[in-house]
Amino acid sequence: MDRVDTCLIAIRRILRATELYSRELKLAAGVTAVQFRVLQIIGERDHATAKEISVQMRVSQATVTSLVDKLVRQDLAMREKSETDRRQINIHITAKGRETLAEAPDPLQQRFVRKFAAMEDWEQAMLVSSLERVAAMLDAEDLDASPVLDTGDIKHALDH
Amino acid sequence: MDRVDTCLIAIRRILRATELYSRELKLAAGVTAVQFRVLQIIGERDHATAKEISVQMRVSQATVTSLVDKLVRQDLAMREKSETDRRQINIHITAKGRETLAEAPDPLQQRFVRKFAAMEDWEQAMLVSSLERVAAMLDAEDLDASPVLDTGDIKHALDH
DNA sequence: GCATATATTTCAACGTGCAAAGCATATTTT
DNA sequence: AAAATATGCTTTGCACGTTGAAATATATGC
Repeated sequence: MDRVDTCLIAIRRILRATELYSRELKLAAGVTAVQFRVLQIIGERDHATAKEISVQMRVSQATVTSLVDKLVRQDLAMREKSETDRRQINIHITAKGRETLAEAPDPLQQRFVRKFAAMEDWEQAMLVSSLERVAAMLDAEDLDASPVLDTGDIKHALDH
Repeated sequence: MDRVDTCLIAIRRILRATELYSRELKLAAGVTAVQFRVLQIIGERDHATAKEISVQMRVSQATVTSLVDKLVRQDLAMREKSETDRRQINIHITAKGRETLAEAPDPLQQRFVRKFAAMEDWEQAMLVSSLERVAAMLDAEDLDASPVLDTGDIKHALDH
């Protein structure tokens, strides 16, 4: 019983960490974690459509629109009609957006990645299997991934 | 690298599961996960003040007020002025609230608890330490627990 | 040309969360 | 006891993320 408690509390802490990170980020960089995630996506491949973003983040297109609105309003992103398919609108990052991306304070994932990289091989393996186990335990059965906490930036984090 | 990916994806899945659970719950029970958590708290100890709830859930009192408003509006909770300190307002659960509590569809935690209970001892131990490790890795350093996913109902879940 | 697909945005609504201001009541100081 | 201060709660007003439905524009197939 005590163990279950400990597990659930740990999960709470994980959730809590993502929350706190979002606020921290907003203060420091002017964007929330979710907005930052959009910035990352359009930063990785120098243009993306709303649809693509919505698929990758698993939110509706309407959500993406409002998110992008905010980035545009802060001059971190730009919209531009596609030449090839004029229904589409290519969203890309601005110079200021790249700055924000670069100067963002230690994103949650990077924090994780750094510490993970420092672990022993067997420890890493254990962590992986445990996390997967927990995820499987919580998953109703189905539906995979989620919004904010994402994977895209791992390469950067490890690249230097 | 692959391992980091796997970890982050697992964490995403955990987050996602809590999201999905909240929607499922709302459809089935008419309350969201957060509101349900309030219900659990006032159900455990047959009266609580707004302050207590806010401390336990780590949200502001204002938030608690609005949460309780919703429960009261649905006749799941009641407010009553304290006799001893008339600044205080005791919030307690109604019969209907208890029903909701009892009939809530397999809360996330119970799902977890059932499967956890079925695990081998060593597996449980491993899971505990892994989760704690991850939580520690994500924690900036500081601040402990979080709102929604809580612990209070474990006893019930294990009691039968 | 017309019907249907797709891409996006707009709109209205909800739930969560907070800070600040206000109100009522306790407690402490003087 | 009166005044100052602290505490507990609600109200108000705002920000954010999220969505479904309706509206608009454009593509594509026939």
